[in-house]
Amino acid sequence: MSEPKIQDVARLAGVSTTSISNFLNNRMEQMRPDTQRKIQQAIEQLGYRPNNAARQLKTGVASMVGLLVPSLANQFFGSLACAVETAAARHHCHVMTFSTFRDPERERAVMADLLAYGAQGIITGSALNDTDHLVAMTARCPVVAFDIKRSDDSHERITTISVDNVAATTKAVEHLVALGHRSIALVTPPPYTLNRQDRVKGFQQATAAAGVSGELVIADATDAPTDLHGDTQLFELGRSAAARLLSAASKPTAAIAINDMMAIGIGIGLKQLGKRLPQDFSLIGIDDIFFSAANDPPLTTLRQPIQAMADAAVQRILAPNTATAGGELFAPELIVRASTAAPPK
Amino acid sequence: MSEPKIQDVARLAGVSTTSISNFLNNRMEQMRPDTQRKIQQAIEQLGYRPNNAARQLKTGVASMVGLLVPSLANQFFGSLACAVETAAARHHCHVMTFSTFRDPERERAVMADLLAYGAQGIITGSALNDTDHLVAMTARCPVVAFDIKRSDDSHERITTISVDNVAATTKAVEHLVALGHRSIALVTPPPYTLNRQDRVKGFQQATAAAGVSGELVIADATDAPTDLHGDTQLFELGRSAAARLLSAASKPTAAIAINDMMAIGIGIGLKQLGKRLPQDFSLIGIDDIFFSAANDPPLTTLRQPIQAMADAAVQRILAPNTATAGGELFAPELIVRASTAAPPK
DNA sequence: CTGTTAGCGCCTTCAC
DNA sequence: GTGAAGGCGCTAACAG
Repeated sequence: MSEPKIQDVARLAGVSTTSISNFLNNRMEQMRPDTQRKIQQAIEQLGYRPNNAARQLKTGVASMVGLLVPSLANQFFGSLACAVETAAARHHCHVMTFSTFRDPERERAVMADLLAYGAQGIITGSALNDTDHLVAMTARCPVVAFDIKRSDDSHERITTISVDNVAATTKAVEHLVALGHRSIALVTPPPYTLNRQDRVKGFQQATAAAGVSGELVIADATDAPTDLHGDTQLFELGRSAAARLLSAASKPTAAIAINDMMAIGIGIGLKQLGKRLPQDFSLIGIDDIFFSAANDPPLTTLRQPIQAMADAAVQRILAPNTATAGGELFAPELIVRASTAAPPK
Repeated sequence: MSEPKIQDVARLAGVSTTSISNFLNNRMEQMRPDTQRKIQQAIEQLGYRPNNAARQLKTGVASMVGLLVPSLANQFFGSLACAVETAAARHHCHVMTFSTFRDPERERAVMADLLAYGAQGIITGSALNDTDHLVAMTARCPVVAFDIKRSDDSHERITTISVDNVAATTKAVEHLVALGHRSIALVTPPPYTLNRQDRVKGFQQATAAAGVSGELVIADATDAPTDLHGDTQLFELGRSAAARLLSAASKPTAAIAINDMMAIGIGIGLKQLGKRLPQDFSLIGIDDIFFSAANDPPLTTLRQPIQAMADAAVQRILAPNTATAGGELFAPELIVRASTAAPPK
């Protein structure tokens, strides 16, 4: 049951431990081809695996980055985790993902764990509640955020990677206006985070620029049940916001949801109220989560280039010098599907 | 930037490193309250965090289990990862999750990484392609699988935790029969894995027992595009199987899908063919993934008790003596929603 | 109850 | 190219 160690390999191969170490760290110049062969053979025969803990203890670095998400059960963050893992793998680095369940205490504990593991850096997928500890982390290792609270005043120390949220809602409005809509609503929970705030800004600017009505419908979290695991909340919030949407003062014929999860909820709510999509009402989301395409009707949305964003985040941590300075903004891509059409006559 | 170490704490607190170690490992009996207080204070003042690598090197154990899933972008496995993380946290243990993308080479590499990290055990969420290495792992650490290939002949060495698949399809058939259906189909990709095979068995037994027609519709993977990240495959497979379902020899009025992802695809396909659910056709899935409730119509399904299963899996690894011997089967729960109804007259 | 000490497995000089 | 040796931070004897 006990693992073979580097000396065992050295003995079997009939070489020194130094050579094994060199071999393991790809310093091939320093040995003859047949030495390499012998080592390779000995390693395979023994099923040898260098012990990560020992290596880390000696070198002081772990090839690991930490990822914090509200919950992996939330489809968007599952995809994000997957993208981050892929990005890290390109740097031969591993990812340790933690679900925080939006619990400040857990966020804190988890950051401490990451530090104890010697994580090279930490990436947070959504705005954390425990801002203090996040900021404190910046003193220890690079911190990259996909979203942060708008009240967070330590932006400079946290690298922010995100989609261009202003552009997202702008494009959404333009798409809807091109279709002929003259009154559009944006449905969102209270915009506490930078991402949401920017989406609101883009919405307001774009509707004003196009000279169409742009009403904000705030879906308040108080009346929806909290579900920490699945983040069902936004879905339920969307469903319950459907009625408010239809009775809004500006009589909107189309709505932009703050994200796809909410859009899907709105869609269900609208259908329950007898509206057909897109004939009676147009709906557009943001994110392009997997189920947007499987929705009925398939949801028009603005896709976040998650993989590119994950690559950038990982690069910030593992190769900070090759990365662009400051935050980075990625262009959203309009994916036209079947939930948007011309307004009813 | 360099982290404080145990000696620094000892010096500041004016005690020995042993006491610090005892303190860190909750051996409080061995010291006076004021010593504890001093230590606590010193730790906080220094922001001390014990180095995990050193601890692991010394004790030989990492408090970590590995989880292998096809992809975290797949909603079911995201939920599973979340459940496993929660279960492990109860044992103060961390989880390192890897997406294998069903690539045998990656499965192998990832298992090796897990070994190098000193994982206490490994859990695999779905049948792996690289069976040899999985079996080899059993010699090093406990291996728990939620599903394995039916050709895998090393079942004894791998603990299998799963829902009672025979019961799942049996309950599905019973529900449908109670509703009045006399001809039911089971839609599945080729049943290469134990889970699927059992589902087929339950279906055949139950339809036979009820004296109703039970046709198997095999959706072949060849005509659907492969999407490794999102496992869209099953969704697309379901969609394309809808036509075959309607033209099946036994004229089924209801279908059981091998899982919810496929059921959602079948539902879309059916609607595209002009069928209304559940008036014209009843549909039932297995899993109860998040989007089943958000589907239109909300999907009747058999829920897997994922959290309980994850708890059992983790317990197998971290407390094998307290765990039940052999594999464990969990009862699925019928969740009746709106995709099933009496057959059309 | 507290201090001292010897490694855990690996990496890296350094002399050979 | 090789072999020896020191030490990364922590734990667990063992003495006191």
